[in-house]
Parts: sequence; C-alpha cells; structure tokens
Amino acid sequence: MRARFAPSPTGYLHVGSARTALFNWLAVRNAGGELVLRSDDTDRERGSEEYYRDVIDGLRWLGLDWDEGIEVGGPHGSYRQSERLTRYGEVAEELRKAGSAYLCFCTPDELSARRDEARAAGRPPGYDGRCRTIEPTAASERRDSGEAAVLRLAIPRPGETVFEDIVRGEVAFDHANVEDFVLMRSNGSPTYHLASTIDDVDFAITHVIRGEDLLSSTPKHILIALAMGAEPPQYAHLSLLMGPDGKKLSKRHGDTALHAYRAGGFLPEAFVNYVALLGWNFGDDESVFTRDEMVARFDLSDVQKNPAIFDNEKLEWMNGVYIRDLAFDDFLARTEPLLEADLGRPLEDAERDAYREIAPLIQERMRLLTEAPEQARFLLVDEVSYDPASWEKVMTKPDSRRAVEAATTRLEAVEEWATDPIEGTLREMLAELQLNARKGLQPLRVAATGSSVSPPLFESLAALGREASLKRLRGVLERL
RNA sequence: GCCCCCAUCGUCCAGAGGCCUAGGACGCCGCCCUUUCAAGGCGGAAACGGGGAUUCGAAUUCCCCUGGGGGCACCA
Repeated sequence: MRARFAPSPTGYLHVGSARTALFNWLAVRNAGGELVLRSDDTDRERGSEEYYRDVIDGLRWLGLDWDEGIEVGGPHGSYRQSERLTRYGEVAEELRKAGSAYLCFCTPDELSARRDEARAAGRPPGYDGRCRTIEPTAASERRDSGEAAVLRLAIPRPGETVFEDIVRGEVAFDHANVEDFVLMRSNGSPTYHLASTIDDVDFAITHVIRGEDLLSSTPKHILIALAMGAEPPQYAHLSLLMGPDGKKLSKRHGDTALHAYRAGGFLPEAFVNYVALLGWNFGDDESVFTRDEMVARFDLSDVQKNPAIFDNEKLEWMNGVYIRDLAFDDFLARTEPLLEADLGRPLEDAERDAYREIAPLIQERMRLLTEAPEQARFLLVDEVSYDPASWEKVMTKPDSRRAVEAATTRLEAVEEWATDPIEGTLREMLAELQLNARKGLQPLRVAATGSSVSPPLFESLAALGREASLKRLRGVLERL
C-alpha cells in the first residue's frame, strides 16, 4: 500500500486535514506500506512558505511520520508540484496528441454566461464541449498563432464512471454530469486535477484517502489516469468534520488551525486519540488507547460514512486523561516552560522546587497544560492578586477574620514547616474555634493563593514556605 | 437548479434480521468521598427522522419522503 497526504500550502494545517493525515497514516502503518507527503502548491498566488512550514510542523507535532516526500526525499524526484511543471506539460501534450484532450478557445466570460444559462434552464452547468469539434491541427495553429486556449479532457460520451470506494461502497457518476474540465490553463499551468492525478500515477500511489469534498471530482481523476494508460488507485473518501452547528468546520467555529490546539495546551497524543474516534471506533467500548493499539486495529472499511461534529468538550476531557497519565518528569518538562513564559523569566531553583512539590496535585486537576501557570502562579509571585469573586464569596463571611487570625498565630509557632504539621495545627484551630473546614480553611486558601480554587491547602502552604505564607495571612488581616 | 454522499441519545461511536426492555464514552442531573477545585465511586434523564414494502420477526433489507452534508471555476 502506498498512500499520500497532499496538502496545499494555502492555509494553516487545520484539524480536518490533520484527521485526513491521521487516517492515511493509520491505514499505511496498519498495512505496513508507505506514506508519501507531497505539496500541492500549484497555486502560487495563495501559497506561502509559512503555510508550508505550518503543515510540516503540525504533522511532526502529531507524530505522523512519512516515508517519502518533501523534507525526506525519495526516488520520485521533487515532491513539490511547483517543481514538476514540465512533467505536467509533457503529459498534457501527450494527451492532446492522443486525442484524449483538446484545446478550447472559449473565453471566461462566454463560459460563465453559458453556465448561468444552463443552470437557469435546469441543465447540468458544465462546459458544453463546443470546441471539441474543432479540427486538432487547426486548433494547434490557432494556439501557436497566439490565441489563448485551455486544454480540456474529452470525456467519453455517453459514458459512466463507476468505482468502489473503500468507505462508501460503489459510487457511480453519469458522464452527463462530468464536464470536459480544464487540464491546462491558458497560461500553461496545470490545474489541480491534472497535477494531482499525474503525481498519484507517477508516485505509484495505490490508495487515495481524502475528504468527501473530493468525491465528486473522483471521476475526473479516474478518467485522467485512464487516459494516461494507468490503473487508477483505490479511493477512500472520509466524511467531513463539522462544527457544533452542524456546518462544515471553519473559522466561524473559532480557530481551527492545528497549531491553536498546540498553543492551547493540548497533548498531541490526546488529540490523535480523540480525532481517531471521529469516524472510527476502537471496539470493546474503549475510547482511550495507545497509538500502537490504534495502528493494529485500524481498518479503512470500518470508517463511518456520516460526518462527525468536532466536540471540544470531549477533546478536553481526553486531554485531562492523558495529562494525568503523564510520567511526572514528562509533566514537568511540558509545564515548566509554560510557567517561565507566564513569568517572563526563567524559574529560580527555589521556585522550581516549590513547583515540583505541588506539581503532582496540579497534574491531577488539569485538562489543559495551559492551566499549570494559573494553578501555580501563587507560588511564583511576591504579591497575589485576589480574585474578586473568590474574595466576595469567602472573605466577607463573619468567621473569616477569626479563622485567619487564629491560623496566623498558630502557624507562627509551627516548628517544622511541612504538610502534616501544618494540617495538624490548622485542624486544632478548627476544633478550638468550632469551625468546619469550609468556613475555617477557605479564607486561608484565598489568603494564600488569591483564589477559592487552588491545589489542596496544606500542601500549598507547605510549598509556599513559612515566610511567604505568614506574610500573606497578615496581609489579608490588614484588608479585613 | 443539477449531481453525489449520509441519516441510532445534545455529541462521538456499538449495533451487520431475533442476543435490543438499543450498549459504551463525552456532556448533563443526583448521591457518595472531600479543606476548595479536580479525580474517583454509585445512580439517573437522554436516541433508532417519517411512511410504505419484505419477513413469523426489523435499528438492522428495499423503495419513497423529509432532513443534513458535499460538489458543480482557467481554487485546491
């Protein structure tokens, strides 16, 4: 099996393309075949190097490797279409000479006028084929004398293209609905249909796995391959990803660029696991599984035919599962840089130690890596800023001042500043003041961390250190 | 307008004629645990779009309708 992922660098890699890439990768790895990465960059107006890099970075981040193609090379020469233009020209000329394609001199204005006409009359809006009857030699002469011409494929008429789609089963298109489409533009550049199909043939691609948006273009690609004398590959058309409103996933639904998920604190493993579930299932009612397990069980023919809605909630849940699963060192390696970015400076040794003390507790309660700075910030700043809602909710209660006062006095006397002694001391305080934990401890939490939501209190105080903890308690006393 | 694809809880998937009083996961709602928040445990609400046909028997097969999606460029 040889499959390919062929993004066009006209935008950032978005989650829909990432899923297509993943399914290609899974199919290939399951079959022990090769994955080719090429760049369909024939659109030089919209393409850019920045997008090209973004696609590659995105695939690498997801851990989807390829065996051949851009960046890694391979036996088929350049894998960027912009560098294969002469090849496309050669094939186009061969097709024309063989009579499979013909020159067309209709102007864009004429074409769109006729298209509107046909649409209004309820006929298929495709090109009507009028230049097809022009004598080939006469046509070449007109072109050679400078008249603008495009090259069109002469679709067999009457006719029909039927193929067996791996996910959809048999699909048939009557050629009455397939126009004699353009192969070469009047400026001599190939269209997507031509370039892409030639590449698939030249690179010996056996399986084309792509989005359903290309389903109705498939007869065109099959017909080109056939005209080239090649055997068309097998096709698998994946349903599209939708936004929460059931419409095709797009910028309207927020940032759909893959890099936004990376920046948003998602783990690539979680992202891959979640996306694999969109249109496929692992079996056994399991939804969390490793990459190896996924590869072992993946089968294109099990892929769902209907479109799936991308559910950020479930992705976040899964991300939390993966975060909790991270080895501690790995967790630190992934979150400490975020803390430093948040602080705008490197962590000092003492801060690093403090963070590592409560990091296990933070790890348990995160869904996104980006929450680490929020949870640990109280350890790393001199002055906490009090969350207004938390202050209002907790500090305005009648017992708050007593609790903070009593806690301050008692904590000052704690000999060993560690979780257990702190807890012991504070529990005594609760008993003495006859306060329950909610009333007596929440004020301390807000005082120490600035928020009513934080890692567990005793550990937080221990990690904060005696001086800083007491300073914050006293500071609160002044405000109460 | 024309062509193609699709149709099970709010969402993602199980279900390939009787095992279905339709199963799991996310989310949601209770309860438990608990110093907050999470995590975890237990329980709950929640779906086969409609109509025909085939069959002793349809979520599962066929047809129609409806609904949703995609495509119809000298874009990819």
